[in-house]
Amino acid sequence: MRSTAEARRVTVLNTAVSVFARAGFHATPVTAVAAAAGISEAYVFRLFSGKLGLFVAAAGACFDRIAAAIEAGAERAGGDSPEEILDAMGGAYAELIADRDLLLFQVQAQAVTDIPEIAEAVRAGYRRVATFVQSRAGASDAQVQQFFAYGQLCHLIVTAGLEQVPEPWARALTAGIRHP
Amino acid sequence: MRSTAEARRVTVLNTAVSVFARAGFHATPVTAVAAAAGISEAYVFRLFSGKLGLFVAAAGACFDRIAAAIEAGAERAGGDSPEEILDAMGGAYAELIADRDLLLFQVQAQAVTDIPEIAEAVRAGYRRVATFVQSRAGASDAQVQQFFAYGQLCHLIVTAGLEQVPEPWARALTAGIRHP
DNA sequence: CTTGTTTGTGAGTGCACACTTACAAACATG
DNA sequence: CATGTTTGTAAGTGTGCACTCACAAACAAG
Repeated sequence: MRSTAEARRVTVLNTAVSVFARAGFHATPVTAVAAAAGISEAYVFRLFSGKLGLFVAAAGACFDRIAAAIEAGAERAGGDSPEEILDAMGGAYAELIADRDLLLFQVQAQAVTDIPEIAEAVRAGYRRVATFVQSRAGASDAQVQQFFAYGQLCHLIVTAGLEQVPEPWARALTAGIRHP
Repeated sequence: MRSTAEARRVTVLNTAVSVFARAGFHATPVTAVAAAAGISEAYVFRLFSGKLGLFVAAAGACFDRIAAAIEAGAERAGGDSPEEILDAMGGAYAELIADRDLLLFQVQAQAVTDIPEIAEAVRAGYRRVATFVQSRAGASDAQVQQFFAYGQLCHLIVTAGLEQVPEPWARALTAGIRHP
C-alpha cells in the first residue's frame, strides 16, 4: 500500500478539477484524469462510482475551495461594513481564480446541468457560497445579487478571452474587473 | 429536389440551436440534429463541413436572433434616455429567451471555447451585441457592463434551476429578473 | 429521350472511450 | 509463515458516434 484510498481520492479530485476544466465532462476521458493523477484508469473507477460520481465529487471539491477562499478573504476585510467585506471577498475570489481552473470548472459544470446529479451539486455549491456571503457580509439581497452577477461576468470574460481583445466593447466589459 | 440546399441549411441551423442547447456540443450526436430536422445524418454532413462547422454556424444563427430581438426591443423603448433604451432591450431579451433554447446554447458555446473556432464565434456574437447596445442606447461603459453582468446572471439562474428553489439565497439571486 | 446536376439516403468503417475482470503486489495480523 | 485485506494494474469488451461512399430519385436543358 503506497497510499490510503482516502488520500488518493483527495489528490485525484484536485487533478480532476483541473482536467475537467479544460474540455468539460463529456470531452474529457477518465484516462486523462487518471494519467494526470499518475494512476491507472481502472483504479479511478474503483475509487469513484463511475465518471459521473467523479465529476460530482470534483464539483464538491471545487466549491469547497471557493468557499474557503471567500471565507479567508472576509477575515482580511478593512472594516465591518457590507461594502468593505464584499470587496474583500471579491478580491479573494479574483486572486483564487487567477489560475482559471476553478472558474472554468464552474462553467463546465453549469453546461451539464441537464444531468440531475450535477445540477444538484451546482445548486449545493452556490447555496453554500451565497448563504455565507449574505450572512457574513450582512449584505442586502440586491448586493448579493450584484456580487454574483459580476462574478458570472468574469466567466464570460475568461471563456471568451476578452482580456486579449483590444476593441472598445471588450474593454467596456472588462473594465474594473480585478486581474483576470 | 424537394427543397434547395440553402433553405435546408436555415431550418437545420434553427433545429441545431435547440438540440445542442440541451446537452451541448460533445454530448449531442449529429444524428440527433438530423432526426430533429427530419433529414438523414449523411445529408447534414454534406450541408455543413463536419460537426464543428455545424455548431459554429448554429452559433451565428443564435446570435443573429439575439441581436434582432434586442434591436426590435430598442425600437419599442418608452424614451430616448440610455436607461429607458437599456430597459427595453432587457425586456426584449427576457422575452426572447423564455423558451430557454437561446440561453442554453450560449452556455454550451461558452463551455467549448477551448475549440478556437467556437471561441471566435462567441467573440463575434458578443461583439455584435455589445457594440449595438452601446451605440444604440448611448450607454456608458459601466452601463453596458452591468447589462451583460445581469445577463450572465440569468445563465446561472436558468442552468441551476434557481426559479424553482424557494430558499432565501435563491430568491435573492432571482429577485427582479424578468419572467425566466 | 438523353445527359447532367442537385437533393437525398442506407449501409458501412474505424476509432475512442466507459466500464469490467482477472490477477498481482504490498501490507497487516495471528 | 499463513491468511486476509487493501492498493493497484493490464488487458480486455461492448457500444456509440463522426465521417464516408456508393447509389438513387427528382429536376433541368437540349
